[in-house]
Amino acid sequence: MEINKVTIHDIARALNIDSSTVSRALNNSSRVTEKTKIKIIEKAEELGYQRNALASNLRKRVTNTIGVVVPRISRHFFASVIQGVEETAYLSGYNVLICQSLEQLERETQIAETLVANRVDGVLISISMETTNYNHIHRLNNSGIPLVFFDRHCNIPNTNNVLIDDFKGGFDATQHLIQKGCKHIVHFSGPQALEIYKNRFKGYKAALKSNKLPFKEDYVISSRLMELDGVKNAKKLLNERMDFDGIFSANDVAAIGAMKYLKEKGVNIPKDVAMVGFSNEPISNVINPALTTIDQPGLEMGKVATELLLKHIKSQNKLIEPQTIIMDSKLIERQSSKK
Amino acid sequence: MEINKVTIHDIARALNIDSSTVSRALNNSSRVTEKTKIKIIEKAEELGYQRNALASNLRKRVTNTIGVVVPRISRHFFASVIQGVEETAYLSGYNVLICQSLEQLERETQIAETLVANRVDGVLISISMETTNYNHIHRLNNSGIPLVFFDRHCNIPNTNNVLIDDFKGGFDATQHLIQKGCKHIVHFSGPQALEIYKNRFKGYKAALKSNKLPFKEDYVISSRLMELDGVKNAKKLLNERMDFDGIFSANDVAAIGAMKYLKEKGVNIPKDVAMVGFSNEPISNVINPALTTIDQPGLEMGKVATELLLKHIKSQNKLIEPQTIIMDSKLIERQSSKK
DNA sequence: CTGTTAGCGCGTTCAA
DNA sequence: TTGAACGCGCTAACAG
Repeated sequence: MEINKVTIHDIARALNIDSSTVSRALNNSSRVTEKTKIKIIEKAEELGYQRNALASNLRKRVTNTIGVVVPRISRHFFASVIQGVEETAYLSGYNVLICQSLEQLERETQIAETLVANRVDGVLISISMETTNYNHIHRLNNSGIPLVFFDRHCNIPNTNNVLIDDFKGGFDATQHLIQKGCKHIVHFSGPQALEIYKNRFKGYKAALKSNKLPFKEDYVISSRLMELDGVKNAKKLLNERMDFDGIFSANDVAAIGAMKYLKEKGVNIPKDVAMVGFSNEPISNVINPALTTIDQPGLEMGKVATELLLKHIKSQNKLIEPQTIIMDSKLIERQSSKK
Repeated sequence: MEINKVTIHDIARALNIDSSTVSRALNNSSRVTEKTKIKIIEKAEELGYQRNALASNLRKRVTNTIGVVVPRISRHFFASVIQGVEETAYLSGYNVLICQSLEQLERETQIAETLVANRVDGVLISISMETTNYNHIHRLNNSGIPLVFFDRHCNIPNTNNVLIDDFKGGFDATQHLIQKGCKHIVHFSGPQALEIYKNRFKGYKAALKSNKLPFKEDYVISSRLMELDGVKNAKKLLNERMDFDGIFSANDVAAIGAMKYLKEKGVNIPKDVAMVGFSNEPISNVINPALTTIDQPGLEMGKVATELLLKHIKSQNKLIEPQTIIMDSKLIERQSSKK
């Protein structure tokens, strides 16, 4: 019940050898006899030795840890990404430090600082909605820690990014609605500071244009895209008796809020209104099994981003060109199982 | 773009003072003139100094970090707990290390080892469904790191626990169904290695008994309570044409799976079947807004567990009696908003 | 108020 | 193959 203070020196002393030999043995160095190695390992177990990663990492100047920063871990998309990150990292013997910014710049800045202070070997990040100031990102970069953005990236040159084609997604979503016969499509848009929402918006406009439909400023409702924003948006649409027959939501959560409200008010989706949402929170499929979504492959994205990051970490010295990987995201039209 | 190697010694040299003074200044010690303090902080900024937490923690023998181990971060209940943990920890200046066992004993063991190696100051844990072997828990205990179980605890004496009254929950749930007129209540049960499922099961049996309803072994379906298990369970009920009019599911996710399947097959809840699920994944409320649940206050639980843990951490030396805190969980009967 | 000295626990030279 | 000595970057004890 006493705090463990067993060090390699204690093991060394008990065996009448030097601590450096113990260190080598515990790291399975080939420069130690198999016999003494066994002896050391047994004694370590006996004394209840637990290596001190702090000391080890300090000395090695490497932590074998990568940090991943997401807005919220409870969001299905980000949880899938983390899953992919952990799987890939694990295969390469890396630990993962999970951090959530809760969409707050202040927390994100704080997190960045902590990650640097703890000398993580690399960072994966999807920036918060509040992130318009990039100071903390630059500090991260200047600290020499490899950095990869995924999904939500910064508009900074020479960065590594793993993204989906948001313009295409926005275009496809809108095109889909138009093909379903919609002529008055509302767009739930997000903070324009984020590239992803900007590009989804651009895709929306481009699809309207290519179909010779008019673009109307007041058909775009901007918000932080939380579930309550979706509710508010839908309420606004009904209250102001807007003439709309389709909705393209820039994310799933806002779409969920809107669906709940519309359902409550007796508006059917997709019959009265067609709807497309980005990403694929499983809940959306439940509220309306026929909801069409632009699927973001979170698991894959996590894996790809981690691979890219590890590549940079492992070739620390040689300069590797930063790159942007665009992943495939496809429109999925689910069939309701009810007939 | 070069790796940051600025240390307090560099700052000291640039200012022709000693590194210990720099250390004191950066830690805002009162034993440094305000003037030199400012000078030092400015120089630190100028050189782009980033403190090395590894070295600091090694020296101080404290990391100001607590680890929290959950089965899955994507589960709403655990995400709320983590939220509560972070809020409370943050107020006391502690960092939080989030780890997920994915319900695997092997991963849980690995995580425990990593936490010890990284010398976290304390650990909060909700054990996995596979955890029947407690070796890693004992190692954690022996390392002298304060430990608090929440929700899913171990059957080990002298431990700290923050739980809800599972027996009462199971009892209330069953009682509720009986009051609704159910006479043939099925129970979706979980691994009996976990105390929580054992106790919910006991509550179920006790409620039947106190209402003089017969307990039938084959009305208990045991599984790992994943969503697919719920689907399977529901399928089994229908296929075997079991005579049931109520379901008490030991968790929400299995209830969700069952609800989806039953809905698809045209069985209505709560008219054809009444149902109660533990915990409150928001999705369950969407599939069936009238679903009754035993609400587990995740946020509160996270806060309380963290407070208990911090109390132990802060009074490291004096022995504090281990304690078990039972939190209130109440049955919530939601009203469908549709009339 | 500041400097000196001595480790925290580990890994890595360099000799032997 | 092993040992001796040093230092990773920082903090804490003790002087002054």
